[in-house]
Amino acid sequence: MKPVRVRFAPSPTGFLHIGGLRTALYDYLFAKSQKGKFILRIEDTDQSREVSGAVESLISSLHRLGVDFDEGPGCEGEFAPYIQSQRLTLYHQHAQLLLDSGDAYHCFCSSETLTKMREEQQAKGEFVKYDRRCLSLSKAEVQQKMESGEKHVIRLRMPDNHRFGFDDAIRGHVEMDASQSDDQVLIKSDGFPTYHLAAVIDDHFMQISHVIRGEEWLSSTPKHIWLNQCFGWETPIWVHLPLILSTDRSKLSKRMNDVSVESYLAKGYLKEAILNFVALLGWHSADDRELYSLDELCDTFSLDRVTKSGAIFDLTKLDWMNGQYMRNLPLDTITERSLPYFQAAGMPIDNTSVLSKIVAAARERCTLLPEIVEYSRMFLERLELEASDKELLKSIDSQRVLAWFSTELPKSAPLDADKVHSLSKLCMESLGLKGKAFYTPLRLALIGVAHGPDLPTIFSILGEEEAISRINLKCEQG
RNA sequence: GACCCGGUGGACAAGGGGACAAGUCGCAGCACUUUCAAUGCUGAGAUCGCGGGUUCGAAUCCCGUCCGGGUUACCA
Repeated sequence: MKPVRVRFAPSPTGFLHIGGLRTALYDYLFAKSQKGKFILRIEDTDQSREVSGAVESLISSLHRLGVDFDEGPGCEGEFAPYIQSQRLTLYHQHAQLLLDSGDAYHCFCSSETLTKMREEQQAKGEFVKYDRRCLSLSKAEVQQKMESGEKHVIRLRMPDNHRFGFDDAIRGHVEMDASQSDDQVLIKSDGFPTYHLAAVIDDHFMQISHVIRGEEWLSSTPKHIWLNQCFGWETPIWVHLPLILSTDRSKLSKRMNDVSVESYLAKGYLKEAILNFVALLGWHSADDRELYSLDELCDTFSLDRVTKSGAIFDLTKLDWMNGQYMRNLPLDTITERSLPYFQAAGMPIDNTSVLSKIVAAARERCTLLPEIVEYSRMFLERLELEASDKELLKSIDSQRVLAWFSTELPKSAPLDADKVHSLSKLCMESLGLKGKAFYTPLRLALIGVAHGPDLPTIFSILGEEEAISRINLKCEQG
C-alpha cells in the first residue's frame, strides 16, 4: 500500500472559507489517521483572480486553527516548490509531451469565435463543446500561425467513443462518457496552465495518493483520468466530498453567506468549536458522539463514514457547540481568549483574579467570546438602572433591605459564600421578607440589573469594599 | 437541454431486507434555582421525495418518475 499523501489545493482568491476549511480538515484528519502526510499546494494559475496577501492569509488561518500541514509554502519538503506559478516549466514540458504524442493540439480560436460557436450549438440544441476546428490544422499552418505571433492555447484531445469508469471512495463506481468532456484547454494563451493540467501533474509528482476535493470536480474527473493515462501514470484514489450548502440548498458561496473562517474567529467562535462543527458537516461516527477535540477526530475519522449528500451550513448548532466549549475548555484558556475583546472594548482589566472570576461566571451563560465582555459590565461598571427598577428600589421594603446590609456588611468580613448565605437568611428573617422581595433590590443595588449570577459570586467578584459602596449609594439615592 | 451526484422530522444525521425508524441541534413543557444561565427529565415533530415491482417482509434491492444540486470557461 502506497503511503498516504493528501493535499489541500486552494487558489489564492481570498480568505479561507468554511468549505475550504472542511476540505482541508478532512485532508488533515485522513492524513493523520493514516500516518500520512498533509500537503498544502497553492494553485495560483489564474492571474486575473489572484488576490494579494491571500496565500499568507490562507496559511495563517490554517495555523490559527491548528490544521498544520507537513509540506507546503514555508515548510518546503522534497517536492518543492508548492506554488504552481513556480512550476511553470514542468507544465510546459508535459504539455509538449502531449503535443508530441498527438494527445494535445494547438488552438488559435479567439474567444469571440468560441462564443459564436457555442451560441450556434446551443441554438441547434447540440451539446456545447469545442468543435475541434483547429485539430485539422496542418503542421505547417500551425507553425506559420505561431511565427506570426497569433495567440493560442493548447487543448487536450479527449478520446472518441470512450467510457470512463472510476471508483470514488465516497460515491462508489461512477461512469461517464468521454463525449461529455470538452477538449479542455491545458495551457492558456497567457502561458499559464489550467487547473486540470497543473493539478494532475502536481498530484503525480508530489505522489498524492488520494485526491480529496469538492464534488464540483466530479464531472471533470474523466479529463484528469485521461491526462494520467496519456502520461502513463497511475491515477490517485478519487474522493469527492459532498458540497456544503447555503440555506437555500445551493453551493455555499461568499456572495450569500458569511463564509470566511476569520470572520467566525473574529466574532468570537472558538477554534475548537469551528473545527468540531465543520468536521460534522458531512462526517459522523457510528456512535452518538458529537463533541470531539482535533486529536480525537484524528483517531476516529474515516473516509467511509463521510456522507454522500450535501449539508446545509446552519449556525444554530455551531452556537450550541461553541457554548459547550465555552464551558468545558479550561477556564484559563477562555479567560485568555477573551482578553482581546476586553481590550477592543476599551476595558482592560489588570486584576487577573477578578477577571477570571468574571469569566467563570460569564461563560456559563454566554455562547460567544465577546458576550463575556458585555456580561462583565455589571461588575466593572455601575450600570444605569431602568426606570422601573429605580422605582422598585425606592420602595420601603427595598430600602429596608439595603439599610440592613449597609449596617451589617461592614461588620461581616470576609464575605465568603457561607457568610453571604447566613447574612441573607438573617436579613430575610429579621425583616420578614423573602424571595424576590429580598433578592431583587439587593441585585439591583449591587449589579444594576435583576438577572445575574448568585449572590456569593457577585460579592466575590465585586469585593467587599465595592459591594458596600454600591449598596450605600443606592441607600442614599433611595 | 445534456451528463453526473444526491433526496430519512425545520437543521445535522444513525440504520444498507425483519422491532412501534436511534441520537444531536432547535422548539414546547416540567424540575432545580431568588433571577438569568447551565443542567436534568418529558413531549411535539418522519407514512424514510413519489409511484410501481421483487419478497412472507423494503427506508434498505430493482425499475420508473419528480425534486434539488454540480458540471457543461483560456475560474478554480
